[in-house]
Amino acid sequence: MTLASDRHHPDSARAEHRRRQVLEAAEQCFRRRGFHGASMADISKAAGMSAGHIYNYFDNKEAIIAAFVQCKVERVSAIMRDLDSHADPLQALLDGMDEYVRKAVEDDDHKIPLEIFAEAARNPAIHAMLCAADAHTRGQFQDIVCRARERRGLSVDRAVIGGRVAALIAMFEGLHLRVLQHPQLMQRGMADALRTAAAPLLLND
Amino acid sequence: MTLASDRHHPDSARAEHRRRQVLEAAEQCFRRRGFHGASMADISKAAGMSAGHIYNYFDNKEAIIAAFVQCKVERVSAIMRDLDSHADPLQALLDGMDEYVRKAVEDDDHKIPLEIFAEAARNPAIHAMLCAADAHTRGQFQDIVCRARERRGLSVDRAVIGGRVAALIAMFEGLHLRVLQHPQLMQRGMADALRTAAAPLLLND
Amino acid sequence: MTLASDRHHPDSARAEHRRRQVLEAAEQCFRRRGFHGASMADISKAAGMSAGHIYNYFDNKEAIIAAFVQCKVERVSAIMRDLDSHADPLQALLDGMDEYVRKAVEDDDHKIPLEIFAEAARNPAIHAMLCAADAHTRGQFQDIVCRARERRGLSVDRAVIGGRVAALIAMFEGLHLRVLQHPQLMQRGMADALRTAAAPLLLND
Amino acid sequence: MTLASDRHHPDSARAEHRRRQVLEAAEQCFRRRGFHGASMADISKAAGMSAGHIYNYFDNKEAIIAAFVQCKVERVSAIMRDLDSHADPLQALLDGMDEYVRKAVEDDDHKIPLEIFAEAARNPAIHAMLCAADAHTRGQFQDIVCRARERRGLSVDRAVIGGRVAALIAMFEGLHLRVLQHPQLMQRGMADALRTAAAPLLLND
DNA sequence: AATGAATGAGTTTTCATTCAT
DNA sequence: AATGAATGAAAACTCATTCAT
Repeated sequence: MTLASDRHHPDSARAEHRRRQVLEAAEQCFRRRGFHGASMADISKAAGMSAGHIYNYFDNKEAIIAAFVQCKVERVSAIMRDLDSHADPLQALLDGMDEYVRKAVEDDDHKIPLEIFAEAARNPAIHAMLCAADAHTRGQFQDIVCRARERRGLSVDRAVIGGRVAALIAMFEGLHLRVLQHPQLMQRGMADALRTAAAPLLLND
Repeated sequence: MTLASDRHHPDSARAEHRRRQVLEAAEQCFRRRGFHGASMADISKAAGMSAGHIYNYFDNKEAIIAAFVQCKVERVSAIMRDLDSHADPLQALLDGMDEYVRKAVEDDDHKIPLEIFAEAARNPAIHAMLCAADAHTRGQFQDIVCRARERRGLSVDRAVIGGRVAALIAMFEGLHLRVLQHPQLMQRGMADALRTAAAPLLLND
Repeated sequence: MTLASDRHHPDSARAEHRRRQVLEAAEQCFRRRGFHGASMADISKAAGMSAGHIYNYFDNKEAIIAAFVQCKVERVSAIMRDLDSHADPLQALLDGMDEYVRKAVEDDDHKIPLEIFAEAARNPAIHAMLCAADAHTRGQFQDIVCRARERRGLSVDRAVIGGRVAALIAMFEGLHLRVLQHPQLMQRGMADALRTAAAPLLLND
Repeated sequence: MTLASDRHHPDSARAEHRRRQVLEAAEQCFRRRGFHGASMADISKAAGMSAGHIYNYFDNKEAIIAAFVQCKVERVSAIMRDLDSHADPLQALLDGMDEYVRKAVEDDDHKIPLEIFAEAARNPAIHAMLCAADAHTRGQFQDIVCRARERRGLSVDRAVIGGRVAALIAMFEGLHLRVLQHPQLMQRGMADALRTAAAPLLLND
C-alpha cells in the first residue's frame, strides 16, 4: 500500500488486480531483458494495457521495480515459515538439500535474483528493501536454528550462530551464481557437498 | 621525433595505455551506475577524452564491457596460482579465511561482480566468458585440492571433490551477496563459520 | 467521444494521415538535400512533429525512404494506364511529346528520380523495388504497343518490340538528365527530335 | 589547378601524383558506397595515406568530390574527339551502337554517373561543372553532326540539330538508367532499337 | 612530407512520461 | 477507467577536420 500510487485509485479490489497484472507482466519482461532492458512499452504490451494507464497504478518505472522486488523478497520469509513448521528443522534442512539444488538448477528464475542484487548495488531504495528483508529472514532463520539447537542441548551463542547462519545463507545464495556459471553442475555431488558443509554449521557445538 | 624510439610501438604502447585508461574510467562509472546506467559520455569524461575518441580503441560499448569483464575474471586465476604456491594449500585456505572476509567487506568492489553476474544472465557473450573462466578456475582449484589431499592420504574421487569445490566456490561467491545485504556482518563470526563449513569439504574423507 | 465513429479506424485513418504527412515532409527535404543529406530532424521539423514520434509510423529512416520510393514508382503505372485509355496510343504518344517535355522542364521533380536512381545503385532493397516496378511498367508499355501495332497490321516480334520499348524508356528517362544538365534546353526542338526518334520505334515494321 | 588546394604544395610532380592517388582511391570508395557513404577514413585507407595528409592536397571532402567529378566529365570530351576522327562520324556512330551498349551493360561504372547526377541535383558547384561540361560536349557533338551532314548535303538548321543532338544524348545517358533497372536487358535488341531511333535523328532532312 | 590522435558537432534511434480525449 | 498520440531528453555512434609531432 505504501508503495502504491494512490493518485487516482484507492485500494479498490479492481485496482489491486490491475497492479498485480502489471507486476506479473513486468516479471516476464524483467526475466527476458533485465530491469533496464525492459521498456514500459514491453511491460504494457505484456500486461494487455496501455502504457499510459500503468501510470495510474505506479508513479514511474522505478516504482514498478520497487514493488516487484518487494514482492520477491517477501517470498523468502515463506520458506522460513515452512522450515519452522518441521519437528526437526535442522534435519529437514539437511534432508531437503537435494530438492533445493534440483529446484535451483531447473529454475529459470535464478536470473531474477541476480538482477535484483545488481540493482540493489546502485539503487539505495532497493538496497534498503533488500537489507530489511535480509535482516528479517536472518532473524527468523537464527531463531529457528537456536530453538532447534536448544532442544538438542547444543550451545546457542548468538554471535556464533549469527555467523553460521550468515554462512549458510551465503552458500544458498551462492548457488544461484553457481548455476549461472557452471551449467553442467552435477546436482547430486553438489547436494552432498552442501550437506557436508552445512552439517557442522548446524550441529557442531 | 623525440619519440622516434616509440614510433615503432604505434599500437602497443600508447594505444594500450589509452585502452587501460578507458577501462579504468569505465570501472568507476560501472561501479557507480552499472553497465547500462553508465553512458559513453560518463566514461569519456572520466577517462579525460572525447566520447568519439573511445571508438578508436573499442568497437562499441559492448566491447568495453567485454574487455572489462575479461580483465576482472582473469584476476581470479591469479588467486588460484597464489593458493597453489603454498606448501599446504588446504591449511592456507582455512587460515586465510579472516583475511578473505576482511577484504570482501572492506572492498567497494563487491558491486562489480554483481553487475557482471546480472549481465551474464542476459548477454550470451559475457555469459560464455564467465563460464569459460569458471571452468578454468574450478579446474585449477580442483587440481590443487586433489594434489593436497593425495599428499595427506585422503580420497580423491573426482565427482566428490568436484561437488565440494563447487560448494566452496558458491560459499565464497555468496559472500559478495552477504556483504551487500548484510552491512553489519561481523567479520570474525563469518570467518569462523566459513572455516567450520570449509574444513569438512577440504579434509573429510 | 466526439470521435466515437473514428475510434474504429485507429490504424487506418489517423495513422495513415500521419504517414502521408511524414512522406510529404520527407519529399521536401529529399528534394533539397537528398536522401542522405536530409536528417530525421529536418523531416520532423517539416512534418511538424517530433523526431521520436515519426518512429511510431516508420521503423527507421530507411523505411521512410523505401515508402517514399514506392510511392513515386507507383505513379509511373498510372501514366501507362492513361496511355492505354487512348483509341490510338501510338499516335497519342507522339502527339503528347510536347506536353511531356514541358512537364519535365517545368517540374522541379526531376531531382527526385535522380536521387532514387543513385540510391538504387547502392541499396539493394531500393534496387529491387525499382526493378520490379520497371518490369511491370515495361510489360504494360509493351502490351500497349503490341496491341496497337496489331491493329495497324504491323509485326509484333516480342524481342524486337522489347528492345524498342526499352529504347523509348531510355529516351524518356534520359530526359530527366537532360533537364538537369541543359537548363536552356529548348522544349520545341527537343519535342520534335524525340518524335523523330520515337516514330520509327513505334511504327516501323 | 584552380581546384587544387595549394596550401602547402605547389604543383610539384610529387604533389600531382599524390592527388591522383587520392582520386583513384576515392573512385573505388565512391563506387562502393557513394559520395556520402564513403568516409575520409575509407578513402585514406584505400589511398595508402593518412587521413590528415589528404588535407594537404584537398581543402575538404567536397573538394575531392569536385575534382573527381571534373575528372569524369572531362573524359566525355575524349569520346567526342574520337568520334570526330572518323571519316564518316554519322555512320561510325550507328555502327558503334552494339559496342556502346555492350560496354554500358558490362561496365560496373554506370553507378558513378548516377552518383554524379544526384549530387549535381543539390550541389550547385557540381551542377555548374556538369552544365559547363555538357554545353561543351553538346557543342562538339553538334559541330561534328553539322559538318557531317553538310558533307552529305543535308540541312543544318542549328535549332533542329540542337534538338536532335539533345535527344541523342538523352538516349545515350538514359541507357545508364536502363542498365540499372533492367538487368536482363538484351544487348542485341537494344542496340538495334537505338539505331532505329538514332538513324532519323542523324540522317533525316 | 606525413602521421594518427583527438575533437565536437551531428546522426539515428529509444523510451519514460504526459495529456487530451 | 483507459487509450495511444505525442514529446523531449537522452543514448550510442560516426565522421570531417585539425594539429602536435
